[in-house]
Amino acid sequence: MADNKKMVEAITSRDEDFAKWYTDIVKKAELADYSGVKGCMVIRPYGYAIWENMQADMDRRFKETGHENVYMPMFIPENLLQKEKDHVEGFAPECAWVTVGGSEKLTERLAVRPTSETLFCEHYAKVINTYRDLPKLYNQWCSVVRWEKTTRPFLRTSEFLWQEGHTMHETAEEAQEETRRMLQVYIDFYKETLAIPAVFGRKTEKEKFAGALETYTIEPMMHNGVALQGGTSHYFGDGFAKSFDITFTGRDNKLHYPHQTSWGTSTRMIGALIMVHSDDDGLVLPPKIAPIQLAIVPIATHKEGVLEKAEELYNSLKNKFRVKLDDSDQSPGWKFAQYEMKGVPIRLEIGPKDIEKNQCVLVRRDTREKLFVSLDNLDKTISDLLTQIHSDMYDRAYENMVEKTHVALTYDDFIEISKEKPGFIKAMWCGDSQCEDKLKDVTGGVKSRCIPFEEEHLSDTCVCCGKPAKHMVYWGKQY
RNA sequence: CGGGGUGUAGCGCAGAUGGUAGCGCGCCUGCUUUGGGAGCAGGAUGUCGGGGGUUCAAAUCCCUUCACUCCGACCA
Repeated sequence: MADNKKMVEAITSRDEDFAKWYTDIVKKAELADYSGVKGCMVIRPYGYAIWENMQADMDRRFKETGHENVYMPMFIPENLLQKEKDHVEGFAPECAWVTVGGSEKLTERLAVRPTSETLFCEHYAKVINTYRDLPKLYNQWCSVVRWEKTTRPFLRTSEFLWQEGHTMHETAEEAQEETRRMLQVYIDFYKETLAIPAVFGRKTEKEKFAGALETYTIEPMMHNGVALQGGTSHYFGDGFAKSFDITFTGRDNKLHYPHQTSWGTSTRMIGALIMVHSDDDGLVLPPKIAPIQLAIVPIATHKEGVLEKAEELYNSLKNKFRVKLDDSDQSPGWKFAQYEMKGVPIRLEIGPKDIEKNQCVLVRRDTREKLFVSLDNLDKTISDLLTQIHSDMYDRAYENMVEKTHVALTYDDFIEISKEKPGFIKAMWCGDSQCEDKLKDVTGGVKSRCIPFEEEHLSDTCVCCGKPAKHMVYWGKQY
């Protein structure tokens, strides 16, 4: 193995200090930087390119399921935000308010949107009149602001980029179906694009979104066993519709309230990418969203023919993959380290010895495996390798999740596992939020993650109170 | 919001009992190098976070303020 001393110095070891390791990756891979605005970050070109790739992939999935993009204002008048009681209680504490415009004090203060349910509702009240106007399937890409007390790059910042889908349906069934459909879109996206496995299911009453009847969630596990709420999909029933007086004339010629959903994911997913896949040498990116999928490093560029060959390879591959040819005068070793730090899935080395043999060297970022391959059919070789890398990354993350998922049958089990084994705990639950509170208190933060769609029957009684169990729940600490 | 930590060159840091700012990396120039963060020679870069005070003299002492960060609590 190579001498990695410098890199070990540069990045804190993951096992030594996970939090510091995380911020080191963010900085060294040039994903983001701190800004002069409290709690806000600068997303740098490399980080933003990852987000753009995520956006493109998700946006395609949204369009395929019939959704349209719109844009709503970033300001919400106070009276609008207050129309739905639970909603305002949930969000008012972390709102940023605009009270002055230019030099004039506003007569009504404006919240900078923490989420846009209320704005969508105001608009829907105007444009929905008949069942023929339904469903309305809107999505918005924007940023939102939540005045957080503690912030961390990508995981929790005062302003963050996200998408929020807001839909209206004729019937409760349709809306519930939409809620589940969009959760599935997220699950597929995590698996097929980010190579991240997750548990998913329904949130308990206590963990639901403010104003929702049901909240569904996808909960990937980070490498250290801590969960990250990776995306949520909410079913609102007709609660907001009633508060905002959204009605339509139905097929029965009577007035009805439409049924509503919303669903969202954010730049937090970039945090998940880091914490699920990356290692002590830097970022490891799944090929589908890597801004650079293949970095070509020519060796001994002063030797005749090397640079020409590298350019030839670049030109033959650039239309099939996101390729970077690095012909800068940095040393090869520097370039190797650089692209590893940035998580580029494959490095291609081409030097005089290779050219003689009509071959090149491919090095996998995820396993560091070195492959000597023929230049014939190189695009096929690379394409297959990228597919393999994705699938291996998923498998490793899946194994980590399985390894760090434990079953607790008794209260003592639960406490012991939560103290000694990081990860998810599967345990039965009576349905009472008091048990959730108690478990969280005694374990120092283990909360219910979700009730999976496919529950296992582990035992008959609640792991906390011993009363008859209603559900199997995944539990764990979260970011 | 509670408890800790840190602000000095682009980054990481050193600067005792006050004396007018330095190291490593990076950056620029040139030559030599090139299969795991290259070598030599030369060069540029600072309102010492801000404000106030003590002093002949403050990066250093005092007061005050701001920011960032880590660990909790709260939330996506």
